[in-house]
Amino acid sequence: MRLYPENSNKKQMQFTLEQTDTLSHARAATMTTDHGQIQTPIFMPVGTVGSVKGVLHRDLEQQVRAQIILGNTYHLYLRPGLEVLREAGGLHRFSSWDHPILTDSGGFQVFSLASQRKLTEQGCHFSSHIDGSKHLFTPESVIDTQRIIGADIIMAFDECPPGTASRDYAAQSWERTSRWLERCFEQYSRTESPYGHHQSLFPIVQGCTYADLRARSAEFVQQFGAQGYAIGGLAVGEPAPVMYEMIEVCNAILPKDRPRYLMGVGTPINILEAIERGVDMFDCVMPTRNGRNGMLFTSEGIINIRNQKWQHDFSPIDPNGTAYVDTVYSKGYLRHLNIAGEMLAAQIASIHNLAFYLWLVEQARLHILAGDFKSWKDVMVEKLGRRL
RNA sequence: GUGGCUGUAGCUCAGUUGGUUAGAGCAUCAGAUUGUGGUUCUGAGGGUCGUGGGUUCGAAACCCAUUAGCCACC
Repeated sequence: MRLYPENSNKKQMQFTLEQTDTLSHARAATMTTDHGQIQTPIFMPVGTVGSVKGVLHRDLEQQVRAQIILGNTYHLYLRPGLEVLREAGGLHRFSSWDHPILTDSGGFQVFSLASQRKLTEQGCHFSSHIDGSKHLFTPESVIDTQRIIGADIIMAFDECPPGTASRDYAAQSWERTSRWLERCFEQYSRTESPYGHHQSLFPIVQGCTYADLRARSAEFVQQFGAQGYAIGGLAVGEPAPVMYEMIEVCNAILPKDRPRYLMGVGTPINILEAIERGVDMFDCVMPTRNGRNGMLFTSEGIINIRNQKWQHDFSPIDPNGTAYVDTVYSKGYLRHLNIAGEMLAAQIASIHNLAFYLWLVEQARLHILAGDFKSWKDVMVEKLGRRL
């Protein structure tokens, strides 16, 4: 095992397992960062540019009860830029969010957003989606950028191939991502946070839908003795059962005493299925982006609030919901706001959906601790996919 | 009152010298969305072409009348 002494001397993120389910691989744990604790399994709201769209921090804390949020290196690097972030004292201070933050490395965005990208061994050249300006991301530059942003958990720079990638492409891509990972850890060991708090670098398991590549990747990433591990490149076009199988392959190999983060996933059902298979952390744009477009997730199923059938329904948005928006506002009113294009519709739906996602993972945690996760999960999966 | 212009989907408008089942954008109604470009896709419904007559094998288009709106002049 390769060691990185500069970092092992520092205070590291703690991960304390509290309970492992007897009938599945589900676990409950507590992570401790310099910006506070995170109780897992956890869902992390996505705040790409340093803001969870439409949700005030006050509501994020009190209504959604978010414990950690995401930022995105690609977006923050382009806007407001590193100079402003450094001058502000990092993203925590800049955005007045004094709880944990995780930043994605920008690997995914370089492929999903930027144009004219050119992959080389060195890194990725791309044009900004904002003004077309040309930039280069390398494993080293992405670590440096995440140092300046200052998130508690930072991610390795990887390539995320599509779910339909051929085996040859997947293997070639994974090999380059692995070489990039070594450079990420080297740069990580040479640098430290400018703001004094600890930052943990998570490597990302890749390998598309090929079990042997996934297994090799999961073995490979462990040499860095990281404080947590991510599973990337899933929910990118492959069928859900394939995704579940890949999670099983990865989690059979990844260390049990470290958090496992399934990137970009997913639907409420995806999340429960992944928790059952031993995943601890999730992020997804679905509750916020789909919420802005009228999709509401509830414990009884899914609502498309734009549907005409809600026009004259003045019952609460979600009588079982945990946020004040759930009972203060009616379905008919929220439909009206959404159809009218009012920003309040996006705010209400985002708060509702995020509060629901956080409620869901908290319930999962409580049932893991109580020892009846499996039976609870089976009942929930039955309900969560229904269309109301 | 006279002359001119314009009436085509809920709205704004295309529509070739007359030629199959009259189109688009927006809106409406549905569906999709998985490490966020406050999006973006996909599909559906919706028109007696202002009204009435005429010419023609065939009219949204040409002719006549009529009606509504706008403009100009008395």
